[in-house]
Amino acid sequence: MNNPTLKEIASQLGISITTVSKALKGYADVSPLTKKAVINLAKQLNYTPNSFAVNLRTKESKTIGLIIPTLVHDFFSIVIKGVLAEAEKRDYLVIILQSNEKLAFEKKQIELLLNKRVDGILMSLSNETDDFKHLNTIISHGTPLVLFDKIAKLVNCSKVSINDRKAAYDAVCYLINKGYKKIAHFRGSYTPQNSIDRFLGYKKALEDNNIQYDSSLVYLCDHNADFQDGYENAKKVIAEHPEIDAIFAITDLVAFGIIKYFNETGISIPNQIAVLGFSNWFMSSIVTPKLSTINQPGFEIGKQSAIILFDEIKLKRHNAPIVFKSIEIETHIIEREST
Amino acid sequence: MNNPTLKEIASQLGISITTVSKALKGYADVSPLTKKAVINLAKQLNYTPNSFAVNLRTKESKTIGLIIPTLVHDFFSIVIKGVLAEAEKRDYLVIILQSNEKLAFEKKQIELLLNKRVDGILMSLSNETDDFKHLNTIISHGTPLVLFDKIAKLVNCSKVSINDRKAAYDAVCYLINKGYKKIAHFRGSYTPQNSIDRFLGYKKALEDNNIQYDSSLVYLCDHNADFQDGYENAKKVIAEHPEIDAIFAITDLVAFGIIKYFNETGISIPNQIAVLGFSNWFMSSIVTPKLSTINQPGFEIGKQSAIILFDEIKLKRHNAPIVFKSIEIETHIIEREST
DNA sequence: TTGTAAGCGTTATCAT
DNA sequence: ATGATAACGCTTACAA
Repeated sequence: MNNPTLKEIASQLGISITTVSKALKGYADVSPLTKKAVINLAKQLNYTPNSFAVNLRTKESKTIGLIIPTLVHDFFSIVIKGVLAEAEKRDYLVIILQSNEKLAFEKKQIELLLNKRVDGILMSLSNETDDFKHLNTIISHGTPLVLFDKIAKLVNCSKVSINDRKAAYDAVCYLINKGYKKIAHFRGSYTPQNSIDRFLGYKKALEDNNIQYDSSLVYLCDHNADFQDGYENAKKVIAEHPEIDAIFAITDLVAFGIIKYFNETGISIPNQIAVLGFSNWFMSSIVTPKLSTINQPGFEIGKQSAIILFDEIKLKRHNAPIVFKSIEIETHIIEREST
Repeated sequence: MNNPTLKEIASQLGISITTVSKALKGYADVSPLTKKAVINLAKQLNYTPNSFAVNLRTKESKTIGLIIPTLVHDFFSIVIKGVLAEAEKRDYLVIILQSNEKLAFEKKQIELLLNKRVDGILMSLSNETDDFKHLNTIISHGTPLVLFDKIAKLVNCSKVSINDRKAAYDAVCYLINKGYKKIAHFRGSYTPQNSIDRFLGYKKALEDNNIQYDSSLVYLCDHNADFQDGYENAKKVIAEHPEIDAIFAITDLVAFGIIKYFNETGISIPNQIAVLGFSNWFMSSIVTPKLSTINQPGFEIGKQSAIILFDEIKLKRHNAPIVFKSIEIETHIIEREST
């Protein structure tokens, strides 16, 4: 119920608090005898250091913050897993917050974490985020920050992501090589860098293969690229451009919407129209037809981000200079039945 | 970079720390003039109270811990959303930890949270958990604990769950009413209460409808009830009991495995064999055929659990007696194409 | 080898 | 209305 303190151990043993503290922390200048006594009593009383006091003294919380756009999401939940795995190794705890894809929330969450004085922050930006003052607040506050997945290239901190542009480029080249010629793109909203990059990759691939880029074949997913976006845009594209033979979707979830609509309306995948997703959600191998997609190694992204963050936290503690890193995790195409 | 303190404000204003503290906390015994001066300077310096010091003084962390078996999981990620929503309202932060369905991890995570002196703990037990000493540690430590979803009926604390037994009973009755007679059950492992309860509901429904319970129609999902479990058991049941006309699966994920196998082998759902899931995962309405299932309101479960926990934290702070609650959230059958 | 004392930044009690 | 002082529990120079 009430936690024992160094003071209690000290008084029970008739020695000073200092000696108890030293004994428990394995300092050399404690006689083996007292050391043993202290450790025994501590164990017996079930002593654990009061983290509040330790935090206050050391100015470290052994806690990091993680802000993600949304939790109920295959990719992000796997990222979290990767982060937790690294945190665990270092006895760090992770406070998880959602931005719900809203800039306003994102700002608020940052404030909460900064007030809590977490040792570092890991975050993936919301789709709305188009200015970065709040991120600079973190930086000027001296709190290490690592951006992952949905990053802002202009912000001066470490970043972990995939090369969305290249991944999309390769994906569309792959479609072209398979013989598809009239390829639509269901793109994400205009602010997130990865949405922009995937679009640019798509466009470049067409151009490099001498296919005229046609902006009317690009459909916007403005519901945060969800299932509904895919479904609605599939309906639209069929009405407006029945001649297309493939769709490259910004993410698997959108692709699932497309598949649903095509299955309902009897459009055959991939014979009539091929569908290519992005991210390799768990469900991609289960839907009918199984979705071809690009893997986006969430665990690795979470893991690497955390490793970099913990490195920077350590460097900062030692007042060592920090060199920001920008890491790109490799991706590849997973060919299934939909292309 | 370096955070301003009460001391700094006090010295800049030439008044005492006490007065600054009082002014900032809106105490009545501060003159309006000094109050205004303090607040202005605080704002200007961007003062935020040092949470470490506050924690130490108040013995509260304004943080709760959440331990779940696994993060990459439709149901649990929605639960988290519900918890975060309530925490946010109260300016509480949430530390999330996974047990990975392992008792050993569960114990470790509890220790971490207790050492961190969180104000309360929310948890869903791992499938392995079959003794509850570690839970009693939390309780005897005086930290409020609320169990949700995978609960232990014997542990003396508040609980939030669905009535798994009734839900399963209703589900199987529904199948029987639709004319299915030879109903197999793919059950979860033997320890989790909800796995036991769903099985008991299944059995009771058969008996109440004068259908002989046949233990050979019950298949164990021992991979934590995942996709593979469904797939493998589907294969097995077809080999051993081709005469069945329906399967009641412990969870949608298992049902997806069944559907996959049946789709691959040309077994028609629901004509040849019906499939009923549990939990209403997002994907259930997307797979082909769309899966009939039971909704399991994760958001509500998370929300209610958090509300109860925060209530208990408050009561404890006021040294008021705590009466444990056991709440059951309503469920219902969602009929789609697979039954 | 052991202990004293100051300090981390806040809050609460009690004087003034 | 304001402030001095102690206390929360720990760490760490610095003495002894």
